[in-house]
Amino acid sequence: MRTFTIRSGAPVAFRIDYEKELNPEQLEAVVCPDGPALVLAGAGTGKTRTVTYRVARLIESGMKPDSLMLVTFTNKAAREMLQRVESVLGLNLRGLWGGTFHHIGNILLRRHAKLLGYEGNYSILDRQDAVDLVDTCVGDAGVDKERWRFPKADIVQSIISLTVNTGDSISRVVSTRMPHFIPMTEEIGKVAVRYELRKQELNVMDFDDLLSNWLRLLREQPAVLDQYGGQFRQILVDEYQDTNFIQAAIIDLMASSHKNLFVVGDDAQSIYSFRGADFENIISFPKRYADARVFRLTTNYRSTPEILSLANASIRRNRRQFRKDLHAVRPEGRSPALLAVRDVYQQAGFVAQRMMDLHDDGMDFGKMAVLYRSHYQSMEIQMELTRHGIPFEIRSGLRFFEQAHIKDVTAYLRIAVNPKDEIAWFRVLRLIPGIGKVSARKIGAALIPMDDPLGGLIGGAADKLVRKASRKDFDRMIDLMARLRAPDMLEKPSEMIRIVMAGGYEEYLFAEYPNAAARVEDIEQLAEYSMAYAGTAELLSSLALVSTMGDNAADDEGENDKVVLSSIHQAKGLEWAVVFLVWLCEGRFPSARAVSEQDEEEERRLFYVAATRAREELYLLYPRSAPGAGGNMLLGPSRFILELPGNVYERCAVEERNVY
DNA sequence: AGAGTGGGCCTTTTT
DNA sequence: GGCCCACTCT
Repeated sequence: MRTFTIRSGAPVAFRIDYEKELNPEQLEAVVCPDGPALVLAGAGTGKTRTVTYRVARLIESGMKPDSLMLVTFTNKAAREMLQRVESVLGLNLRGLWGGTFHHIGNILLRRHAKLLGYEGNYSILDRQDAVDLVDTCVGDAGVDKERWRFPKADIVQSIISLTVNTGDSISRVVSTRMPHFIPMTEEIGKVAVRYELRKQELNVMDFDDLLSNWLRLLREQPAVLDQYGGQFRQILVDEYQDTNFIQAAIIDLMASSHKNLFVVGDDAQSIYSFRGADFENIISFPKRYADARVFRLTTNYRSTPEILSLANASIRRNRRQFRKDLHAVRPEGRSPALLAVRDVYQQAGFVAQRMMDLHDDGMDFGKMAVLYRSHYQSMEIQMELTRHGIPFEIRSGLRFFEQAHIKDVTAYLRIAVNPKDEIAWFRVLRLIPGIGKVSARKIGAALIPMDDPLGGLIGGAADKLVRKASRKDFDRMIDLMARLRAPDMLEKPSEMIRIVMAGGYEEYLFAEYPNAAARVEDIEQLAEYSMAYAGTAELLSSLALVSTMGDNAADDEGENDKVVLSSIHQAKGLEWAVVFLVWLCEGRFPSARAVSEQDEEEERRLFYVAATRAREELYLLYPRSAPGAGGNMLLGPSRFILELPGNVYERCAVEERNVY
């Protein structure tokens, strides 16, 4: 007799009324059965809502939170989704793993570092640290820099990084992305090998290692794969269009035993190919998972029909995409306004003036944003807003944790946690007057191979490498390091920061920088922030993987009524009532570097992302001239404007009245 | 030789 | 503002 199995157990009582709270498209995806599922969610169609309710549904169906893994693009996105499930839907999610690929990889690798030849206290290198280490590897590898014009360290680093993220060989990355370095492929390979070796010796991982070592762990350690395959019975991935080769491989492996994989994304919003993202991942998902269910969300709740038709008209010109037409449900509004302005100053003037008018009409500044392709394009706007006293917040440019003084202070902490972290040593040593590149390198080379570099330093192992003039400051640094080594100190990161400041760093700041007071304040903020951490190692990981303090602290979105200035990349997933899109000039957007058709399509997707951030009003501005190399340059409107049908925007004029 | 200073140059996007 | 290079000082 044939036997059929059915699921048994008590019928599940759902507290949430899914039919009522979701539209039919969303509902279908949220309640879909186990197995691979792909949700193609256009901009503003309730993607976050869908993932959030999917999590809720799984929990309500009896899954334990710790058997779910939720991968998102930023840590903030994960936190917001989980908070919504917890507070709005009243479910407890303790134990659920949510965060970025890098974040989750880091948690896993801390546990299993030994299996890969690392110690669990490894340091995480940010981009700049990685470039510095590559630079020393270029030196060590004995590359004949005279013979060719060898690429700069940051280029070499990006080649190595792309190799990891795309799974391609160095020669393939070089020949497809930067063909002018083809003759140096072999040398670059040598540097890459050396770089790998050094990272292992110094017990440090760069961002890419958090992914590649994770993948290695799963591939080389079947027991580990079994363990996590068994634990995470449901895997959800947000922004799947921005995953790269290695991330997709990780996910495929993590889900290999059960295939309960729920991925959400929008191919039209894939904007990270420069760091290896490949939207083939999303396009080919149905091929890789033949039994995948595919859902489409096409009802846009965010924007007026006018804004949406402009966005649709633009993205329609891309060849490589899943065709979909978003339809609006909001009532009609105003046409997007297209404005040619004289120059960047008039552009800034218009933005500021319009903001003040809107504010006078009762709109909060927090509902407005200025978006741009590149950081430098915010300069004049910043000055103009300051002049008019309009409060603003910049979401781009150098991040808090990448500023020199923050990195200096954390370098001391990094040494205390991982005494083999040569990059941190190098940084600390160079703060001493009279010690430059060369001496710092020699001292590092003497200390790092020791079993206990810190003890060695305190014992005087490096003393004879220091000249007399630097003696006093050097001793002071030794004294400081000795104090950081006190028992239990690693459990009190904010105490450590205070010791560093008192140990001479504060003096250094005042001697070195005119704005020392502001920097001291930043560091006090950092000390404050670190109170929340019970361990210095955890603090350092978090600093490396989180972009701003606001990412963790309570300044959450909006209600502090400030205009937001942001790069388009960082604006992804956000929305404002009014959006000003500036610098829409050919050569600037698309960037002059975007030459191939592929580049152009990615830039167009970026334009699409920008336009779809707006709920009610969209302003498209292009200055006709801008300061360039050797005086003012004349600029034409972006091809993304010229190619639009004339009926999706309204051409407006700027009238300037001088007020004396 | 190696450290420090001043001037000219450029600026894509990020975990 | 940051980076590189050339120049000067120790």
